[in-house]
Amino acid sequence: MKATMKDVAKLAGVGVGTVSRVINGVRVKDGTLEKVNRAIEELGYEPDIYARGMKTNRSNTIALIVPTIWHPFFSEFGFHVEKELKALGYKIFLCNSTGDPEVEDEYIQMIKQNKVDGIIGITYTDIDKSVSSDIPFVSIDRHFTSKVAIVAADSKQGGEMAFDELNKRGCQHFAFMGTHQDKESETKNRRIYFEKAAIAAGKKVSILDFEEPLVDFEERVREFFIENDTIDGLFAINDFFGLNVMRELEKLGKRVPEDIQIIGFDGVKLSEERDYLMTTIRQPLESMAKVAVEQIMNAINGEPIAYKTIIPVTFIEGWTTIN
Amino acid sequence: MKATMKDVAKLAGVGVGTVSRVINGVRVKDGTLEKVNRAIEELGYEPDIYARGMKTNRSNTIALIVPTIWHPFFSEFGFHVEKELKALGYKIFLCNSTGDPEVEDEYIQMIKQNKVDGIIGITYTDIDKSVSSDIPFVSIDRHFTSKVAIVAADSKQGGEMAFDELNKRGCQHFAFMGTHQDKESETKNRRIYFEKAAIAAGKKVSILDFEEPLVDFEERVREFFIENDTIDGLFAINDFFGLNVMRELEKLGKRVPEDIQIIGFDGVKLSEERDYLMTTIRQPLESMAKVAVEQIMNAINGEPIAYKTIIPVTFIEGWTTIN
DNA sequence: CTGAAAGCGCTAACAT
DNA sequence: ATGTTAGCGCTTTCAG
Repeated sequence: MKATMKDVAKLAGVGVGTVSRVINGVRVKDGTLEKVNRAIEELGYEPDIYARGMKTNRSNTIALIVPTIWHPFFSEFGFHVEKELKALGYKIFLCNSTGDPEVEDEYIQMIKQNKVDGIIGITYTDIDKSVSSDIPFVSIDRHFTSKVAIVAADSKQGGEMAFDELNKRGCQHFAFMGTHQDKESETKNRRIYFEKAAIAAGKKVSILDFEEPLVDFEERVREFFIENDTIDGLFAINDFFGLNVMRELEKLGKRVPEDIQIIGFDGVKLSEERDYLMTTIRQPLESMAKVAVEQIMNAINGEPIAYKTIIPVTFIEGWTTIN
Repeated sequence: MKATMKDVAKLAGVGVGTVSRVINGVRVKDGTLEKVNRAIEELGYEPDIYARGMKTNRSNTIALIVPTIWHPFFSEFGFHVEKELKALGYKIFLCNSTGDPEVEDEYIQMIKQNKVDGIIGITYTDIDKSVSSDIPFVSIDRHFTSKVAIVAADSKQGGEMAFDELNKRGCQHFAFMGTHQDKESETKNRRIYFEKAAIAAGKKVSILDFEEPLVDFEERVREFFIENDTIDGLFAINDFFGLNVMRELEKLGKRVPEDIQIIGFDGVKLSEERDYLMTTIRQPLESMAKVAVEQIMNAINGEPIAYKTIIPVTFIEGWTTIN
């Protein structure tokens, strides 16, 4: 039978209140402390988090909502979030929303029932409608109208940087390729500021921006490159997209980076110790995770939160650019 | 203020017991059911899982322990486990052990305190010592002396398959490269049965098996290939290891697959919709997740469990072999 | 500084 | 079939 607080109290010859104090680090007389600790040790007592949660209405749990943990971008982010949270004694309840609003709703329900203290979420559905505004929410990359905190990588800087680096490497005809959603997210700025920078520099820039979900990807990419045969500098909305485009380029007989240089976005890696997949603008996932955790803690503790935190990106040189 | 069961009972004009029955799907009179449901609706009542857990001593939570979710193998596995568990109404508490026994111990403590109903773990430390045998545990790949269930991919079949496929493609001098731990895990069989098959076929086979952690990787790999210049068929203990070896091979001026064909193990993908990285023996992660969840459920419900489940692997043809 | 006692919201056993 | 009631193990007043 598992030992309870009462058992400890009896063995130590003190009241349960005192045991509770010891567990929670409230000062008690040294002698008492020792007696209690000895009893705890002897009985192998472990506090019951559920009983505590019932009193305190806290769970020390944060829900992490991602479309799918089976994607290096999210799994790296999850890894960092988990690390930060663990250091603070928080547990993480993992939710793969699959981007499906229904699934998200189910999670929201679970979250409410489980006294989850806060949510860190990467989601592009109208989740804010379902999550009652009383549970702290930190959103990654996506803007919400309500007052949820957002943390994102600096897409403006990233877009400009992509242009600069390509330009610096002698490209003349620029292209942006990607997808977009109609939700207001930071992601959009990748294209916008890349394009702006190119125009400001008086360079030719062509755009192929897909609606989601993608249809006729291969065909449209081919057409695009045939129509714009002189493209020699490509900025892809993310690394995976860039990789997919490269596959088509290969079929078209174009060589990377000799004929066309490519910069991706995200800075995805297969795992901590492996290389980046291509030249890319890296999102500082570790910092983003840190800030997200910081903000969620602020919100939980009723401290003021930063409504929006934008974190600088970095340029990572890989094999898809020259030099 | 959040509505409680008492509120619902009062509004519906019934006793709390009845509300509890409705919540838990126990049959009540149709009229009563309707009254209660209406009250629940009206008050936006959500059951308090913590209060329930306190009575039932169950949390409907499974801990998933992996070295790091930031690795496509574990994140894919986690993805499938989460999916299965969610369908059963279970939550998942994610633990990145980083392979560090101390971290694992901390998690075990959290797990105990949080009434976690069971653990699914991929771990190579002596975790079984700390996890009191009363909490159901399903281990992936690793054997334990105690009676925890294990589920693993068929490494014997995989090893033999790797040989067969390489042999079929005309290789004459075979090699296995990898790492090993002294823990008793299925992984060992990858090498053992590959080697056996080669010997049985009267083929030359060379082995480079590193201790963990790896030291002098690059140097030793180079030496190995220089000493064994005729190797034309390589079986790598896993895909990442294979990729690393390939990098060295490139420096040595060997071409893959023209000079040397390579088969990996795991069948790691960057994400659901992307290709495998190389020719490989794929571990059926989805089935493994299914079985793991099945077994943990059996254990939780006191039903008999299969001590050991070995699941067949499949050969995936990629660009690192010919044909 | 510490003991006693009141509940947190729920389930389950017991009545009816 | 349903109302009533006794705790689950803890935190937190309230006294002392």
